[in-house]
Amino acid sequence: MKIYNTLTQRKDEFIPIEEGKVKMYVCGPTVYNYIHIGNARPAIIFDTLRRYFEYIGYDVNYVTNFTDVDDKIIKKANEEGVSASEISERYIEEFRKDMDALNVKVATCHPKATEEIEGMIEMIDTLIKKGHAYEKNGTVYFKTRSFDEYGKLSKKNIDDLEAGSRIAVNEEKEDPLDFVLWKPKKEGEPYWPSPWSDGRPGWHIECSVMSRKYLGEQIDIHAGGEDLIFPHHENEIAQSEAANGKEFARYWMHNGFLNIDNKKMSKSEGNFFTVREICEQYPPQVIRFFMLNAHYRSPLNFSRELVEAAKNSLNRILTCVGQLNFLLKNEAWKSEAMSDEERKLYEEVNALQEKFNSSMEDDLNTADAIAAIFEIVKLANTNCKSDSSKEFILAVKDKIVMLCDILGIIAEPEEELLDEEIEKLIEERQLARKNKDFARADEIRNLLLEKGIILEDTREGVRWKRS
RNA sequence: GGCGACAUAGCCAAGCGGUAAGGCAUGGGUCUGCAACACCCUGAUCCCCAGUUCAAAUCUGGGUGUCGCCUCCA
Repeated sequence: MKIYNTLTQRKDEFIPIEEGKVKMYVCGPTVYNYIHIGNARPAIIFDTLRRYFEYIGYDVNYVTNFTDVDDKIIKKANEEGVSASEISERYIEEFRKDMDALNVKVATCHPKATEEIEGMIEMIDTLIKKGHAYEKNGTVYFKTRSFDEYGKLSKKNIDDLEAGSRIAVNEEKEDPLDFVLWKPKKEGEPYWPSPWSDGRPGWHIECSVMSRKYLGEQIDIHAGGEDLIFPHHENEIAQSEAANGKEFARYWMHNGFLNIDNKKMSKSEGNFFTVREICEQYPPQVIRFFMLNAHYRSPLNFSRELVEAAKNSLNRILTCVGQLNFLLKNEAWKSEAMSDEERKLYEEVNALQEKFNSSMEDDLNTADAIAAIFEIVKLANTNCKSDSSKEFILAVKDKIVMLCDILGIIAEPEEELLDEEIEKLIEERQLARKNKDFARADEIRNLLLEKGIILEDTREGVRWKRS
């Protein structure tokens, strides 16, 4: 498995710290609203990575956090006149629903910042004792220049940073580059007691602490959106490595941004979409499929048209699996076992699975991996017929379903039975067609369409699917 | 100003030195009562200009253009 590592700026062979295990941490959302479509990208991408690791036999410990105390949450709480925790709890629930819809597996561990304050205080204390942090009027700052390697992830020169600094000078800081580890409460804000003041932690310290607590001082993969490289991840490295005295994460992975009409999505631009609203218009896994069609590090443009194209594209796979399942309902098989010819075709399928695997192992090239699935679909559409063997059809179908599953795409819906009334209508229509009463046949087809049932007359009989 | 990324058919998108995957859309055909599905056919001098090489979308240099980050935004 090769992974592009932001730290080394090249694809590195993945070597786990502990044989057979992957420890990964993905920066989670700040829960102050429904997540937007851009938030969904890292969730889907790194979930897919996790699924692939599991598929090749790794035991994955996947930790992702909830930032449930933050200025935006407090602001929203004040606007609504409720507590900050009410806001965060509400959107944690909504986040879970969205993740479920997108078929993102539940993290092994999903800690909340507010439940890890103790650990943060402890790490801040360590940093002060080691001379990497200092307290001023209840605020604790990280002494950026005390960490020699500061800038190694974002490739920033510490002196350039200062020169190009556009932030207002803060008199309290010893150096403009120092950042907050702990800040005192303001009126009306939630707070926790600490040796320095009643207050709350800075943003960066959360991830350092939760990562250490649930995964240990050194982890394999730390991931998130590319905008987190600086300052968030840079600061995490500084905190963790200064406190623990060892390399924090071996591989740093960052997904590219999702843009709307080539522009960054933002509420003020009005080009803002939540996952929730897109899911009302399209099956949620269309979003997942759409995102996997591009390489995770490339910027990805989002629009209705593109989602529509992704939907049609995904349908090609779903229709194929639907057809194979339809063929499998056959009771009278000409042959159970694969013929020699089918065996040869199945070898091609296996070769395509290899292609899928090597694409996935090349820095998670999902676009290329999906192409391999389409090649199998093509092979199935061309070769799986009513006189194929049961073994062949089943094997091909299982392969497609399995590869889709690695991508988190559900190709095979739960077996669903139609109610009697609909079954009867379908039978009646068949009779009408036989009697060449096409007017009645079309009438029934339209009637069923209104009920969300699409009929397709194939050579092997009538197939139906949900619209 | 500093750092970084990207530029491949109407659209999306692989490609990592050996003469351009895959998908969507379009057009033609086969199948079909019709429709849908499927299948066959249909499409790229890879942003520009130099250079390296037997060979470049792929490497180097220079342009042009787009985008991201530069203190709490995935």
